[in-house]
Amino acid sequence: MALDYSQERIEHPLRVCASCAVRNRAVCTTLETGELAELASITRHVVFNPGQIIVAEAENKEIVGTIIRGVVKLTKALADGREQIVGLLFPSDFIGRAREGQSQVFGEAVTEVEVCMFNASRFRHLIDKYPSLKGALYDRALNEVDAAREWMVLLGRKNAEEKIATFLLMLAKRSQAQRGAGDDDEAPIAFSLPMSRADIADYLGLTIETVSRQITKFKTSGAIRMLSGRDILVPDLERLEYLASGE
Amino acid sequence: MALDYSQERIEHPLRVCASCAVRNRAVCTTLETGELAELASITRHVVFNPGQIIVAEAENKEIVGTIIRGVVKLTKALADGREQIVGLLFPSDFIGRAREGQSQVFGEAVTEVEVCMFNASRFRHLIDKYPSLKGALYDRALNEVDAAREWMVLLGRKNAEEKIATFLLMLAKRSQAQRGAGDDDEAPIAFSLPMSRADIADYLGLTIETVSRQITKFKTSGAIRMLSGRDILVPDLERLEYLASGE
DNA sequence: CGCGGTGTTGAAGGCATTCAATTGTTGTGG
DNA sequence: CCACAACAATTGAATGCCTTCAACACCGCG
Repeated sequence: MALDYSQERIEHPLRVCASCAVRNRAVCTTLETGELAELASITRHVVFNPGQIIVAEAENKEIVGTIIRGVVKLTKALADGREQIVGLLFPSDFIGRAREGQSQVFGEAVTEVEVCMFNASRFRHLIDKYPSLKGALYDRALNEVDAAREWMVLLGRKNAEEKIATFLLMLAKRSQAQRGAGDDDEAPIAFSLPMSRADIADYLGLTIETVSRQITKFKTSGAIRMLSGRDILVPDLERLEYLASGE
Repeated sequence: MALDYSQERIEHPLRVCASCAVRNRAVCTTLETGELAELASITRHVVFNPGQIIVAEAENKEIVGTIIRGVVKLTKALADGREQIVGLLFPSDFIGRAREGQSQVFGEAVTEVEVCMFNASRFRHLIDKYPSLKGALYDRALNEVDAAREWMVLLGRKNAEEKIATFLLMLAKRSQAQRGAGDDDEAPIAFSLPMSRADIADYLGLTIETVSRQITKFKTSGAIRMLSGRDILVPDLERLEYLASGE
């Protein structure tokens, strides 16, 4: 939970954009070549280890950038320690607050995470300079609102079985979307859980034990197959969709 | 639940801005006089009755505007009818999607609601024309993200007592914020519930009965006093804050 | 006065939690 | 390479909170 940057590794950003894995999905997609160079000049790549705090606005640890690799969890906590994950960030997602203001959300690396980090104040200048950039950020904010509201339905109205099914479905679809053109669309979907049972519980508003029990239930019912503790195989996506909302 | 506009009442918008109750709080606050006139020219005021659907993007009932008066609930539903309120809109709040795109959220008038409605496509032109307008909308979107995440903590991690206390606290603070300069700051806070028990339940991820029971508990414990079924008096705000998160 | 809608209250049951113990996994040093 | 510690995950049993089902009270209104 240390807030220092001791573990960061800095790399050269300038020539990286061309070969960037998320170049055509991140906010910088909207920028022209010249504009991109301008952004690249205020950029540096940083790698965080699992468990490291990336964003903690209340503690002045303010970061603005794009996730290149890994998974970040956004959490909010109550005074007595109860925690709720309010969002997950994946590669190409924007992290940080583009406009100033506190929000009491913590961002913590779940896996090893690589961030293409922008200088915050200069980035805010660029937002005002390039309307398309502001538009891209605005679109992302609207998508975040949608995602948050979708999750509110899950938290408020779904039972444990539906919650787990919805969570697995989300990961399965994400994995499916990343398939190449040559891959077999009919093949069972495989992916690995990016997080621990504790994190899943905090994401779904459940306890660790309930998460474990429900996963076991899916395993024995054949809805999923587990290759290891973290690697999951979904033989029938529709069956999972069926379980995810109401059956 | 009818989707027609039969009940709307149209008024003159052009001269209304100057005396508008939310003029200095709505998105249009950022606009200069000339720009405001341009916005006013694509504006008309519409009044909705309780229960009327205001926004249903999936059914092409797309509205963009500012709430002038009343309360709107934003809901999402599961296939089997379970419902979750994912947001409440109050006067000065922006309603609708400034940028195109579906989102399967319904907006329904809870009380009688007056909306300062903009022509959607023309409004989108104005957004591109005036960066400050886009910025104001962006800020609002970020605030919505914050509010949604705050509510995710409530839905996922708070128990019934804390949920009700948090809800009442929100209304109490809203009421307190609207006090004039001459009002007594020490006086107990009074407000009336804008919605039914069923709506409160859908907002908090509870059932009607649990809502009723918890309110009764607060009533008998003295945390609140009820003047009628809808009118509430909070003698001690701190006590409510105490109940709202963890006691 | 009766009716429909809304809200309250009671009793019983179920689902998720809590508490507790065991098993499995991972990484590290002997 | 194995033993061991530390952590993560599973499984069991009991409790409790919220829900469900049901009946009744309240209230505005024709």
